[in-house]
Amino acid sequence: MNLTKKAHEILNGALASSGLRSTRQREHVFGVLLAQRDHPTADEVYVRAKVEMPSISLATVYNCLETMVECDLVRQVNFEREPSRFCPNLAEHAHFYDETSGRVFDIDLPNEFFGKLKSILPPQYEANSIELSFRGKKPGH
Amino acid sequence: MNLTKKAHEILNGALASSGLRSTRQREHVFGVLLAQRDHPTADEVYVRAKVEMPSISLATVYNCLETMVECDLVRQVNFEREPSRFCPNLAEHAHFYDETSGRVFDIDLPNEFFGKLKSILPPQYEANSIELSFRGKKPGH
DNA sequence: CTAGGTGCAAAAGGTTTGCGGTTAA
DNA sequence: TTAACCGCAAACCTTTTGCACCTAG
Repeated sequence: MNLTKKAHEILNGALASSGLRSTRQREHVFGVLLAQRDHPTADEVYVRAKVEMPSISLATVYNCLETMVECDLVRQVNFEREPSRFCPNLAEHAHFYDETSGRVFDIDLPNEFFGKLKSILPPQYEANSIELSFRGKKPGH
Repeated sequence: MNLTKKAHEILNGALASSGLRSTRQREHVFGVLLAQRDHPTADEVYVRAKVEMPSISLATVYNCLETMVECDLVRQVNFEREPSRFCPNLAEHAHFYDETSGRVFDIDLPNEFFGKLKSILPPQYEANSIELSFRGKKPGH
């Protein structure tokens, strides 16, 4: 669960530029997210984080995740009747919720796609984030 | 809060074709949604519904809303850290969450837009619903 | 008549908060 | 050194559930 040097720099840079500290818990939670990019819930992150850091608490996991969402290091993804999921993929992308397995998949977007989506907004509307999500079946599993 | 004849037929038709009953509470909740299309939360629907039907319970409001969502009469819309909101607009459209006021606005889409969105999915992925939502500021209020 | 729906209250589930102790800078 | 952060447990808020009563078909 150790961060690569690059991930370490990204995390600390983002924290520092928000005036926040780097802590063992924040680094570890970030590492957990990077290690397995399957859109875990906060509770799943907690379970994984405890493997190498048994003393970490659920509240701290929530706090770390919230901090990272606010630093734009992590995206929080919501589906109906589901707890929030967390995604360290910073590239513009959409999500697909597979109703069969309950799993969430990243969907890559054509270049500048979010920019095109923004163009459907009426004048005066200024979007600073866009969420595009599909729900359905992904056959073949 | 009385339903128009047309709304009445739409509701009863949808219920009937799902093998469900028409009840006073379901009609009333549907009427509340149609009367003020501002994406109320379940609790807001409850407050409004009680004005003319003081005996209705919150659990029943939740049940009615869930029923209508399952009959495709109502869309359930979710934003981060917000309770679900309910929307009787059946046309394909997107949503805009105004961070200043906390209000949600419908965004009309160009023709066949959802169809175009579906085309970005990889083969094998079959979407049966799409959610496109923006979050940002809507100046001028 | 009776399956399905309602109202109530209690429980569940996810998330946040308050507080005393700990730690990064 | 000290403001920020952590761990814990309790609180919070939205949503669901169980059960006795009611009602639409």
